[in-house]
Amino acid sequence: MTTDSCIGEEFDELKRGAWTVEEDSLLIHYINRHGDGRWNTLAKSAGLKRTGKSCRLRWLNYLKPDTKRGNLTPQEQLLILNLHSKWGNRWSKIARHLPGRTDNEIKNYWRTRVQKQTRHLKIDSGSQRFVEALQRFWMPRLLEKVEQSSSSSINSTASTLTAETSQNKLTADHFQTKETPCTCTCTCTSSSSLQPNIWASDTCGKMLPEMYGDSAVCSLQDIEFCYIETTNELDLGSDTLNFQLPPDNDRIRSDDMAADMDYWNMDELW
DNA sequence: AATGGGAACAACCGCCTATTC
DNA sequence: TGAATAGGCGGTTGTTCCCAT
Repeated sequence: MTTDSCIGEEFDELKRGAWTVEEDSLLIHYINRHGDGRWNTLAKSAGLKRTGKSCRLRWLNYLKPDTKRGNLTPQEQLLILNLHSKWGNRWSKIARHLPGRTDNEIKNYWRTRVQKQTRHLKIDSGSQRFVEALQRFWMPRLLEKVEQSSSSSINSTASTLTAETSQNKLTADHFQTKETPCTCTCTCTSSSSLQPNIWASDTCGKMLPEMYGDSAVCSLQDIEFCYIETTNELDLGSDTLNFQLPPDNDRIRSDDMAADMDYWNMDELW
């Protein structure tokens, strides 16, 4: 197949390697005028001596306006671990649930950060032991960071969690249910005319598309914790997120979560 | 100050599927 | 219907930067 492996003399003219500012500018301006897609044609029309594939990758991974730069937040890391435990190396699928993040970025994170730790601990990243380490130690530790970074006041034993949102996120504490599935209710009251979107996931990486919208009820199975974040900024003073957990007597606490923490010595790793 | 090693990330490659003609 | 092409995906490689020695 010669999809984008251009043949003949054109091949010699194709540029590879790092993109220059001028090339970026050409690509951005062309897409702003004509839109993306038809990448091979686009590359030629824009005057870029690159393959269509290269242009597409550059645009999606780096130049696209809503692309987030910088370190992954603890929330994002947590979600990646969740989703990877469910879907494996389905990077693009995982990336679709992290707005602004690319599959490439997530893949790099996994390889450099997560797999580094599996090497350090001398465990196979595909092993049950690794999955257990993720779910029992790394995720709770990340969750702690999430909670520390949020000024929301969470009472994990309350059946209703309410946060005056100084940030646009609300995190419920660890809990496990005696009965599955259980029902959580999430509502968001926004003073702005623009209603926020809400999403949530459980530790198994189950995403809840039915949670999109300003109010939703969802059924979850095997919950250890639930995480809710609005995808747009709320009014810091007046907006409210409410997260209704299952009744307290339907939940069990996972207090023995960190029994073996010393063994893993996670502080050295994250 | 030089340099070697490792981490992080950008970019490429090859394969596969979807779409178009 | 089948060939050609385009696009998407996961794996891999190359480059740059930082830090320890």
